[in-house]
Amino acid sequence: MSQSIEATIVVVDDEPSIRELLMASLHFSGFEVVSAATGSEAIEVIEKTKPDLVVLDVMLPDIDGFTVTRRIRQGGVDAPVLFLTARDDTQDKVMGLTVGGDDYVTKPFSLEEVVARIRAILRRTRQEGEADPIIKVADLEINEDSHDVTRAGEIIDLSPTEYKLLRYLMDNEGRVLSKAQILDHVWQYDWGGDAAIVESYISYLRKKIDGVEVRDENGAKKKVTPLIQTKRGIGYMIRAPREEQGSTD
Amino acid sequence: MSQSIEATIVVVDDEPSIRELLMASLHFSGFEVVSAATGSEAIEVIEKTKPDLVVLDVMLPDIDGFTVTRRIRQGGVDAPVLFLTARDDTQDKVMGLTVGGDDYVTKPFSLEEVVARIRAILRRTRQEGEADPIIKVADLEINEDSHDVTRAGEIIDLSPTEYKLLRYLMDNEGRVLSKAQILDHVWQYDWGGDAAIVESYISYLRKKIDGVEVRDENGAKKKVTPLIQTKRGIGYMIRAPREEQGSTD
DNA sequence: TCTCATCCTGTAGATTTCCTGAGAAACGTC
DNA sequence: GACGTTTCTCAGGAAATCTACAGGATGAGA
Repeated sequence: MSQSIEATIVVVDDEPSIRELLMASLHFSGFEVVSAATGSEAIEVIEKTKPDLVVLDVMLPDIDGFTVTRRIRQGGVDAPVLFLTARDDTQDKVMGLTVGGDDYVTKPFSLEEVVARIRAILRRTRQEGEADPIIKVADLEINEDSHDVTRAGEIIDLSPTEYKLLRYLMDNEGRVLSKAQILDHVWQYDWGGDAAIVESYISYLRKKIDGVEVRDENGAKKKVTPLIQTKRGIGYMIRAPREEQGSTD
Repeated sequence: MSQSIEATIVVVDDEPSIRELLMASLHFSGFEVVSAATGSEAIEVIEKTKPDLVVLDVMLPDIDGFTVTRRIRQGGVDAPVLFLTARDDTQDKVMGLTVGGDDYVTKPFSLEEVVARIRAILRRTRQEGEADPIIKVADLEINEDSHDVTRAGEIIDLSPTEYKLLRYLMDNEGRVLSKAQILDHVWQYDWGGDAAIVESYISYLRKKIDGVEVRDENGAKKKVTPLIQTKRGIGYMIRAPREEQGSTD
């Protein structure tokens, strides 16, 4: 969200709700988005649009996603593809998807997941110098390539959901996010449970992120300053602590 | 209210009282407002008007709000939507409502809430540039993104209602607001209590906003100048103090 | 100055929201 | 198949917030 990436993406899915969900989310994340509902339409649109990336459902009513990929590659388009697959698709089919810059996510996905994968692919594809996989808030860092998380230098181990939640918060540093927003972005789109789960995961994150102890100059143990804040009745926010202005200005 | 945003909004709700409440309030807030009472009428009006934003009740007599959204998006309108939902279907259907610049408020809402959400959406949607989340009166500032409130640099912690009240006052800087007006805007439209509660909250705000102490050049503690004024028999107003010439206090 | 309406603010109880630990279920790994 | 991890639910308790109410303070007008 923070940095505008300026890339064109073609979204291919026959289910209107999923297509629109992806379009809205990607558009809002700063991408140029075009869509297609069938395989043949996809080929046409992709060859015309020459996108930087294609989000492609493998299960399409007419031509399956792999064939679509083959066709567009023959047509001279070598944009990377992010496949959308059903969870029960056999492993062998999914095998080989991760070669050549392509990747996949399983349905039902979370928007966080999709956007993160897209960013990762583009980062890899675009080579260039400015591909920085590190997101930073104060002394908290996450590396999008290695999925490493460190606080004040200490390595922190997070579960997948904890990681996604943290990344979403950090992507929106200094902005209060409601529990509904967090649910919509971090959890799978078919999630039917209660927003209370967000509270639990915030609690887990706090224990791991804000519960870190470091040693100061004297060797005494000291808790780090909390970064995750609760805005009661509104939501949660992550932010670097304000500069202490002890100066009498 | 202060800054004229000049945007066109379509309001869709089948209940005439709510529709008119919203229309009046939004019109007064400086928006161009058109309305519709049913889903089909909404689609027609929206495609003709091409508004900057749509306020849409999800529960409509003919076509539900989600379908309306899909239809207008297919029709080439990609205006963001502020959904109005009943409090009890927040769990099932709310999923994805906060995606892609969209948002929602639950009925019964307060007008403050609706206007604030609309501003937030427009701020985010209208791309970069002059998106300023800060509202300022003298040395009092509120940040709409982080919900931070500062007076003379000091961070102030406000409850949700206090925050809404302050925002309403600041949005109407230099204008006296009656207790009835405040009640109508800051509290939910079905509020049945006494207007005396406004006095209580004004009192809370004063303690927090106008009770701040700062240190002057000599290091002596000094109260800030009060910003919240009572107009006896009329209402309340917030305003930057006039240029002091020969302060006798 | 007196009176009355209006406003201010403290107290207290009810309500809402949040935090966190414990446990069940699902999942992946060896 | 056994184990550890992860995800999710639930519920108790703590804390913040909301609201009503009432006595005191203040201001306007007679």
